[in-house]
Amino acid sequence: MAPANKEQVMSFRGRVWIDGKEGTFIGYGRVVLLERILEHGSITKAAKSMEMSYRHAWDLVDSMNRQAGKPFVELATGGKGGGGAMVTENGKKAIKVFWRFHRDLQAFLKREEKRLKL
Amino acid sequence: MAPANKEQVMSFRGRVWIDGKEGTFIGYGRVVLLERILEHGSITKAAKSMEMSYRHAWDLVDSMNRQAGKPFVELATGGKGGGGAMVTENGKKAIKVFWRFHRDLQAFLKREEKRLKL
DNA sequence: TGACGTTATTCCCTGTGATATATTACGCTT
DNA sequence: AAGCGTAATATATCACAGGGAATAACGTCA
Repeated sequence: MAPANKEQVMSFRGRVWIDGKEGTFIGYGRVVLLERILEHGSITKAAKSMEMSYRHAWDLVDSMNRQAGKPFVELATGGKGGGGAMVTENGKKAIKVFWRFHRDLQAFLKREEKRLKL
Repeated sequence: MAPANKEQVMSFRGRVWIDGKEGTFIGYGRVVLLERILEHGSITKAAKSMEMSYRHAWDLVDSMNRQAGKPFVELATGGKGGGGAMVTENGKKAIKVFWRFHRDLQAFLKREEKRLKL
């Protein structure tokens, strides 16, 4: 019979993000939003696809664009289809860097859980 | 002349905590609270010392005690001085484990910032 | 038995962050 | 010139976490 390992229902959790001049610059939600914009071509559709209000989505995009040296998203108002949103090369790079950061964190958490485990 | 390294005002940030059966179990605020209780011997004084409401502090202590196998804090109502709060050995261990976890995260963040830096 | 200081618990109230709603601006297309 | 779908912006509404106040319960000590 196994020694009934106490109650190991504990899990080591964590979050990471990148701060800029105005506070949060790149985080989980923002990167998912960027990917949805990449997929749908508009803030409106991207926001709907992840059950986020348009206003919130627009604020996030605006915040990123203001803090980035070169914008992550190019916005077009009016025109064919009423306008739209396009993720720039710079934005795509940010997505890659963040996911790498995020993946590294998951590995870190696994290691810590093994090492400490209370 | 140095090559004017764009605007490197970005910093890699993160938070860690430990989840239990009911959600958050141990986190930064909770550990600081434990230390203050250790120092002052009562929830009331500990809460005041960190500008936290008694109610909130009590909730946190209760949450930790319910989720821990053996309580982190022993509470006494009535008696000499009206009662008080004592951090148990188990609680002290939790403090140590969390600070280790937290310090490791800081090191992790430094490494990542060097490696990725966007 | 009364006083004391703390834990324990309830109720109300407010600030605030988010959502929802509405309106305007925009520029291509027909 | 009208229509379309989007961006951009302002206003109103809602939800809820958190604080504050108030009260009861508790057990030792004088």
